[in-house]
Amino acid sequence: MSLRIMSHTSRSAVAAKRRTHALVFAALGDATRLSLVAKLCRGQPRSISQLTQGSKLTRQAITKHLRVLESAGIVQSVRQGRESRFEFDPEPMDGIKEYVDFVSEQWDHTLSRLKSFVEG
Amino acid sequence: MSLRIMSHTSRSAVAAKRRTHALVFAALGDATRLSLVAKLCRGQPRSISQLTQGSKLTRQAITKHLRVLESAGIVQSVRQGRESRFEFDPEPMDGIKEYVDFVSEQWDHTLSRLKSFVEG
DNA sequence: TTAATATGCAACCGTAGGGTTGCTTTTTAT
DNA sequence: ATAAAAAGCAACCCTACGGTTGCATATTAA
Repeated sequence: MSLRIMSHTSRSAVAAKRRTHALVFAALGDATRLSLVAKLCRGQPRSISQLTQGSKLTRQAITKHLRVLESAGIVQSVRQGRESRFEFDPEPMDGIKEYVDFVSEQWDHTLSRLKSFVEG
Repeated sequence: MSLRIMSHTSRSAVAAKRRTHALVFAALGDATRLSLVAKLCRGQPRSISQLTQGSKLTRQAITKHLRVLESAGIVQSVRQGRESRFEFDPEPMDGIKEYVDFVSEQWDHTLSRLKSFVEG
């Protein structure tokens, strides 16, 4: 639906969704965090110490990155004994997939409009 | 392909791809830039002044955002007379779509491994 | 030619982001 | 009971980011 027509979606709702998407995109906008996502999406929940193994960064740095991912909902943490285990959550990924698909779709429409304009 | 097996993909190539993806994600990690993308993916190329119309921000602020999008390849600018027109480029979007699909796929595999572990 | 339009360039400001070090607290192992 | 391991908390540093203002430059219109 177009923003200019806006039959039953409020302008602020669109803006809110944009902010949410921006949060998720921003959380993914760092190579270290992408590497963490890669580890977590392909296995069991892991502790902070485990996720720090093999990294050149400090445990505290990794912790900060994990908190950013958690704020975006990409990851969830559960305290278990003395360690807190982080688990991947696919929901935000699905959200941005929808967004990207939407943009591609809009672009396709734009291209076909342009094509018919040139032909007509 | 797994990083641990790594038959014909070098470790640095993976890291480079991660940096590229991170750049694109970071460029999309801002509500103002998402709004610019929304405008550009659904229409003709637009000038900076046009894209500033209706925004609460300064033309210079919008310009900076456009340059960020351009650095990530999401948008291309062509100087045309006294104005520079920005056009959407779908290629990076396709790239992150592939990435998101890959992560989802990995996650599905993880879930089915977990399921067969519980069952067996 | 003169005025208006569209952009570019550069300096500046405040704050958030990525990273570190140091210390405390909680939990587990010996 | 004590030591080691895992994590939390807080301060600090530096740089990048988002945004502004001010001025210079190029292009088009009158």
